[in-house]
Amino acid sequence: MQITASKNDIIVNDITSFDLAKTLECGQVFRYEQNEDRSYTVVSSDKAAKISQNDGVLTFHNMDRDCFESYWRAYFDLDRDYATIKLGIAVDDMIKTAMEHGDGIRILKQNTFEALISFIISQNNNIPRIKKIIQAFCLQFGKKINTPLHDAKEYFSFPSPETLEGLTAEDLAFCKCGFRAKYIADAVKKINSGEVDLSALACLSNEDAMKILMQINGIGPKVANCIMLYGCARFDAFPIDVWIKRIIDKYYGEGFDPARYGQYGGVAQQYLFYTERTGGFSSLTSSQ
DNA sequence: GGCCAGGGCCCAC
DNA sequence: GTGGGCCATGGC
Repeated sequence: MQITASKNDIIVNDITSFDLAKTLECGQVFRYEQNEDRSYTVVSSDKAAKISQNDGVLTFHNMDRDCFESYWRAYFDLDRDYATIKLGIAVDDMIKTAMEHGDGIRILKQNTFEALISFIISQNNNIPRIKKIIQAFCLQFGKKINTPLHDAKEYFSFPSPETLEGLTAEDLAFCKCGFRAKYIADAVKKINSGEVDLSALACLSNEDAMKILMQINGIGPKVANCIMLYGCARFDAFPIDVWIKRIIDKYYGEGFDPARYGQYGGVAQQYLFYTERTGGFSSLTSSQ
């Protein structure tokens, strides 16, 4: 990987196992949109970036080096060696198919609170609607981002827990998040009171961190694992949603244990999820 | 128009 | 501890 600054852009050359479109559209993040020129605008925390990938070259448009180094480089997990990860998780034919199909997916390093609220909203919901709800939520409670994107659009930060102090379920009626409104209110309340301390998760075992997260009403095992994987960079977290359940039922059967993939089970999970959702396993069942 | 969605809560049993 | 109904809403 080679990183250079050119005019107002940051250019990343010679990067392997990186696919911008798959990484953004594989269901781990909800604040992005594709532009007419095929580039993507990504909003995360209180930052916005316009990014494109052509012929393997990754370009962060109108971005200075400091911004790239202090946020986006880690956000896109650019310094991790996914080739080595893939060697480690390639324990069966299913995951090998998924690795090939999902090649280029990176696990994004998202803000913990943003991931927490986002995945509460995700429950029993579909991705287009999750995106709409989060967008409305940020428009209402976030701050306008001072971006150098020059595209005339406005972008809003993800609000902090402090900003949301006192939030009630009724306050959320505008964003049509339905029964999840009370869950969001409970999360804000418990985080602001210190009952749930997100900054303490890092020094806890997976089991203990899960227990803390699941003290929030509306966070069960699946959402907690998503928060750990996407919001805490814990790569062994293995969220099991309806799609992963489907894979287990169809191909693995009883006795499936995510530990089979080792410390990067979360990456394996993302390859499997993406491949099932996009029909990448269809060749395995077409003969049945 | 009915099924489904990156689930979890609550209550029987 | 586990299985099923229920929860709001809208994408497809």
